[in-house]
Amino acid sequence: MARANDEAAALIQELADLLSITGGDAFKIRAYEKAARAVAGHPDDIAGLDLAGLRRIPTVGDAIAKKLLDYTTTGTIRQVEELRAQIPAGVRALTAIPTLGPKKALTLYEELGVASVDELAEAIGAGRLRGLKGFGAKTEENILHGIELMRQSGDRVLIDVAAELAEEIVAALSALPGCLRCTYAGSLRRMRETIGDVDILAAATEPRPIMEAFTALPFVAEVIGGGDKKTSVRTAQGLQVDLRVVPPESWGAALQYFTGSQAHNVRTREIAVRAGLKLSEYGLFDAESGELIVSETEEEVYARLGLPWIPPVLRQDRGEIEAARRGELPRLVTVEDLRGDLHSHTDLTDGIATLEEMVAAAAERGLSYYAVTDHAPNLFMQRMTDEKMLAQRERVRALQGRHPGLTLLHGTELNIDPDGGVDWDADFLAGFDVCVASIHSHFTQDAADMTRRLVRACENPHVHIIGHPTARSLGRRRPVDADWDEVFKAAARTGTALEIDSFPDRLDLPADLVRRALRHGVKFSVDTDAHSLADHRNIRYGIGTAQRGWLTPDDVINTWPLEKLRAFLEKTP
DNA sequence: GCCGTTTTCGGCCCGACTGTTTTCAGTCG
Repeated sequence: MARANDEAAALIQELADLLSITGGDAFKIRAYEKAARAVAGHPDDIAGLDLAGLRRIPTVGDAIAKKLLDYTTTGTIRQVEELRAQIPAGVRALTAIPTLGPKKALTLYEELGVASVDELAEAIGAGRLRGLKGFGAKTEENILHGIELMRQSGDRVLIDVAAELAEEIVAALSALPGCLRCTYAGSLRRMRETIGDVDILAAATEPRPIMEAFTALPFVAEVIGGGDKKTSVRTAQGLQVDLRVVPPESWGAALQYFTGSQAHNVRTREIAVRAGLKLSEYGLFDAESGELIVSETEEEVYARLGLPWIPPVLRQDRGEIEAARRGELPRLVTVEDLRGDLHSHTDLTDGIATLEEMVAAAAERGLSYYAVTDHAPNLFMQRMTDEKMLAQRERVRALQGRHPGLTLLHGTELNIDPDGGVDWDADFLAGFDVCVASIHSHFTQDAADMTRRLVRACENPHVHIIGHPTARSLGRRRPVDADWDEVFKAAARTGTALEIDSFPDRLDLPADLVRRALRHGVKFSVDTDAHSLADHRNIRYGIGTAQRGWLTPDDVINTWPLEKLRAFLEKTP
């Protein structure tokens, strides 16, 4: 169930967008944008807050609090309705076209009556933009190109696609003689779950050769633009890659700047201004004299702003600045903290590697325990039977000790049926070391039914972990609808862990829900759900999601020593 | 519209690049 917060945040953001089209005060627009983020990230459901409660949300003042109350009582915000009457939704949609912002969108609407992307394409075809002030031939061409791109490609890619491309580019540029440092920054360094464009940062005294080598890389399909400091290209599959080359002495400030997020950078620059400083990608300067203070490392930049270094995964302006000030940044869980993996498959069901191969891959990862959790019989296409499962258990027991230091656990991935039941009876379930239970069907139940279903699964004493809890598939299937706070309460109460599935198209539980669940005292299991040997490498994306949810090692049960984990799996409240 | 260890008023992050300009507005990140 979408929280009132999310819909209210969307309305406030829409208000900001519409005001930017009608030419509203830029600072007012920014205030709305900030408030929208704050509302989305606020732990309490705003549906239950009165005016004073709303007023306590940071960056929400009297005016926005009243608008939020307007929303929670009437379901909408009057000012948004008024602006919608003035500016058709299609005009706002125009600003999604690259190179076309609010000002041009308004001109097109007012001068030509263009109120949708289709109408704009038509108007260009009919030559109606000729002579329009500010719209030359090149602008026309850019808009057509932008519309084309928007139509043919969903604009964001999964994190593994972006990561692999970025690593290839970094390797290629790092090999150049004049390239002193090179890394990726932007949303990829922050480990966002999908990536809109890839940001590469390089340090060199002579930028030209780096830029030229970059545009000559084999996967570059189009050079979008380029100067001495910045070059942008598009890959054959439509992904934009920006390269910034900075002097080596600016490395730290540049890395901080290009990592973002933009909202986080706004905060750090505000802190700088208040301290009589100026922060840019070239360094932290004295505002008066213009004298450079620090720029070589991110740590120095943060330190001079009175902050500890903030991990990129937290840089979202979701409270990390305040936590840093108080010295309360979490010690984030890392891949190295993991002692085990509690969700994996073999070729007994839909995995493509044998039990022995998967176990060897686990040993290679340096794990001290590893659970094999093939699918249970109610996922009928997997043709699981009691006999096959018990025979696998024997094979697992026989493999025990094959890899010194690695303990094997025999488990299963159960199917949560529409009523919250699972595949086997209590006696059979008791034979497993660990049971993951997941939703694999009936994704469209309403929120009340889905909530009951998940709560009942948590209450099953033999269910230890809820696998990929929202069952979303990025770009393909929406998350199931549930009252997540109720589910989190049940998970915490019953000692049921929630999984963070590391598959790049799942990353489920998503980071924002992880953070909400954490507040309820939920424990998590960060797993690969590996179906092949290569899938073991996905663990870093699951860990990235856990980090974006502010998890520490203590919050993640598969960082625990085996004995402590076994006690948790007893599920005795 | 928000906010306060200079402020209840006057500030509010900064720079690169493009295209259409002849000095700058718009867009992007």
